[in-house]
Amino acid sequence: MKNENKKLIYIVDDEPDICELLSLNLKKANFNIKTFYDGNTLFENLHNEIPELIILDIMLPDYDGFEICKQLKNNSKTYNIPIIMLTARDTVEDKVLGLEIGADDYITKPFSPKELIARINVQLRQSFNKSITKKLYFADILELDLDKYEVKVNNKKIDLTLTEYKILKLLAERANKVCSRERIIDYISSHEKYIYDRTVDVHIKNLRNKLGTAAALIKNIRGIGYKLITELEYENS
Amino acid sequence: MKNENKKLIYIVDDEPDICELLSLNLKKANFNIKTFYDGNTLFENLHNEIPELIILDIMLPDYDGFEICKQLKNNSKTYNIPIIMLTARDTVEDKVLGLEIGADDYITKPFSPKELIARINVQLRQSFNKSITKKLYFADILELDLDKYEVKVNNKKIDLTLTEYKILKLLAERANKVCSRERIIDYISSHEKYIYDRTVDVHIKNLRNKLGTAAALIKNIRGIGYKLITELEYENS
DNA sequence: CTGTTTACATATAGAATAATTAAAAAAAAT
DNA sequence: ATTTTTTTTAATTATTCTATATGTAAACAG
Repeated sequence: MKNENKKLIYIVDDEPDICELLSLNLKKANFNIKTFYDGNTLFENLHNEIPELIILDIMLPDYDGFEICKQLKNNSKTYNIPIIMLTARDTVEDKVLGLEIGADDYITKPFSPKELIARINVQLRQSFNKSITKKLYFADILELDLDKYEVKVNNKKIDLTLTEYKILKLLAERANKVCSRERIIDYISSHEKYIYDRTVDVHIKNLRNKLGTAAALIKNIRGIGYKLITELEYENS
Repeated sequence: MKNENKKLIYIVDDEPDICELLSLNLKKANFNIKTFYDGNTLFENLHNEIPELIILDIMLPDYDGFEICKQLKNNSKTYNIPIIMLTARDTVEDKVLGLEIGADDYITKPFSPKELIARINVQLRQSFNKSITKKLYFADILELDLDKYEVKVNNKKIDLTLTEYKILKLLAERANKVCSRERIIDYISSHEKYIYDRTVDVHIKNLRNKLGTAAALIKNIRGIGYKLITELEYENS
């Protein structure tokens, strides 16, 4: 039996019975399962392997499930993993807390395995759309590697300062959408420090200089801000 | 006052009481709400405006909620809109069906408004990355993309100045309703700065020039102001 | 049909915004 | 502590947009 196509799901729960039950059902539904009885072993494993989804209980011997969830969602390596909280704690407050903290779904015990599987599939369907790739391309000439903090223009690496890189990244992640100068300032500087509007203009100018051919990808939207376009446009006179 | 930042949510339910209750709660949570009592009016509106999320009941006078969901998820204009099914049908079979058909969440009545809001926020959080774009459509020829500050006529991008864009946006958001020149001036200028009435006329004229085929969508209402219509009318003499 | 009102069109001054340059201030590296 | 790099501000230039004036056409009322 190959697990090649089987999607890997982590189950974190300290009750062996539940793990057993879940594991059985999910394996039947053609998933590849690993179970963990506490938070520490989960974190250890995450170093080597990233699952496609995590099913998380709240009451664990070492950590609090909410805490784990928060940590996973605050880490760039793991924040993309959908988390389904599966727990006996069924008050509205707990649900709201879990969902606000970053959980993608919250199911209370006792649960229907069929519904759980359906909800797992919803998450997997959605994360299919999320950019799994950490590389962004623009008009075949600009390439951003978010893992390596690397920018290439026509396959040639260019050096950017941190702020320049941040601005480019912000624009790149909202490709084609306009970012106000205000928003850009918010993003590049640790708040609580007033920075002048025109500063952004200067950064943009420097960025454009370094981008060379790709400079035209950064468009100014008069009165609003800037945007990075994905395709070069041709002027029609 | 402005709904600029308020996210637009559609509620589709044939029970006025539920609509009322939902509407109240969601407005309090700072959302912008529109309610629909059947599928047809929903589809009509989707033609002109794309909300950020839809809350959908199953039992409706004309269509079946499952059917609506399926259609929305199969249409390129709407498949990105998160759908939360909110219904009294609480069997596992119904839930599984709804989720498999493409719903992003499934909540059963009676529900906790707080949990609903938390789940709405989960969806909006996720769609932040998705390429959801607030778009408005008019008569199949005019398209407004609010995030990109982009206007297309017959799928061709046209460049507008900020004021022109603002006017068009204002008219678009109040489609088919007349906007007085006064109101338009209010909207385009930072208040407390008197601007002459005729100025609006000039902007409208420039706007029409740029809109080409779509120019006819901007109607003047003598003595009152202007409006943007959603369907082209044919003159009868 | 005529006069009056309102909308539409054109041209233009100057207001507003962006790009560029240079230089001061802050941060990082040596 | 000094040098280098980066970030921010300030000042200048270039560009685009806005608002008004003015003139023409269309709609309306009597």
